Amino acid sequence: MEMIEISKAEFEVLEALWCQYPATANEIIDRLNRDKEWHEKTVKTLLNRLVKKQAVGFEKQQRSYLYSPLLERDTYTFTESKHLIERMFSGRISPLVAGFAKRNNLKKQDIEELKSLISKWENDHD
Amino acid sequence: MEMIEISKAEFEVLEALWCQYPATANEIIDRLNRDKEWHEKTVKTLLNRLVKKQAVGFEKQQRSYLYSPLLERDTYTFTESKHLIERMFSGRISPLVAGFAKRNNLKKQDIEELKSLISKWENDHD
DNA sequence: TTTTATGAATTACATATGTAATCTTTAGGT
DNA sequence: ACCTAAAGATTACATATGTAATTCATAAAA
Repeated sequence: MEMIEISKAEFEVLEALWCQYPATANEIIDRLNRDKEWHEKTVKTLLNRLVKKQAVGFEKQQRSYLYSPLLERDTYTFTESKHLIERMFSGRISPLVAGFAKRNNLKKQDIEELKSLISKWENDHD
Repeated sequence: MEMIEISKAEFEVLEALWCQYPATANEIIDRLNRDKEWHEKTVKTLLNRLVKKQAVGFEKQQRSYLYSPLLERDTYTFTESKHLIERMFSGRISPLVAGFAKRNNLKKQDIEELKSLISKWENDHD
């Protein structure tokens, strides 16, 4: 329950790090610049803030550092989703899915995956 | 696709308004103070910001105003959920549900609701 | 060894956000 | 008609965030 607050921009940096780590600042910058156009300095700032927030750690490697995430992507995305669902749907997940269904935002594949999740859940719960 | 950015605090004010409108500032303040403890001035500021962002409108009523939301709750929560799901799950909804399942955050009722949504979807799609 | 270039640390600065206090206007009370 | 209290408008101020530029330290080049 560390409840680290991570901004949108910081999250993107974390994504680049989760994708493969440990990684140097430059590697992270390169990964990010494949999609977006962020100034090197900007990324460094975000990395620093993530370190301050204890979302990222590093170990010295000669002149540069090797950064690693201190929280798992899975853990973080779950926590964030849960908060959003608590704030907007009283913690219930189906209203969210219902919104997607209502607006035709579900594809066949989504339905199949959900069905599979449900079977698995039912199997696990006796 | 107006893409109005609404902060967490602003969202709570909107909630109080969605719950019943049109409403005066005082009514909104009273509703909010049933749960939390926000200063009257704070709520007024948030209301003002929502008006500036065109998320809330009002019509003069003697000295005080009658406020009304300019966007539907349903629309807003869908947009927000969609953005989160795009950012963290590449737009796919099942990884989110999977996270809930994995961490034992689904109750029987959730499963039932999901199953019902799925049947409905399948019915609607030929 | 002196210079330089590069990585990290610090500082910058505008806008957003949380949280109010103060100012202005005017409906209501006396 | 005048004063006051309450509603909205404006201003305030600290922290967060997006987006960098500047400074400092030092390994690498000359």
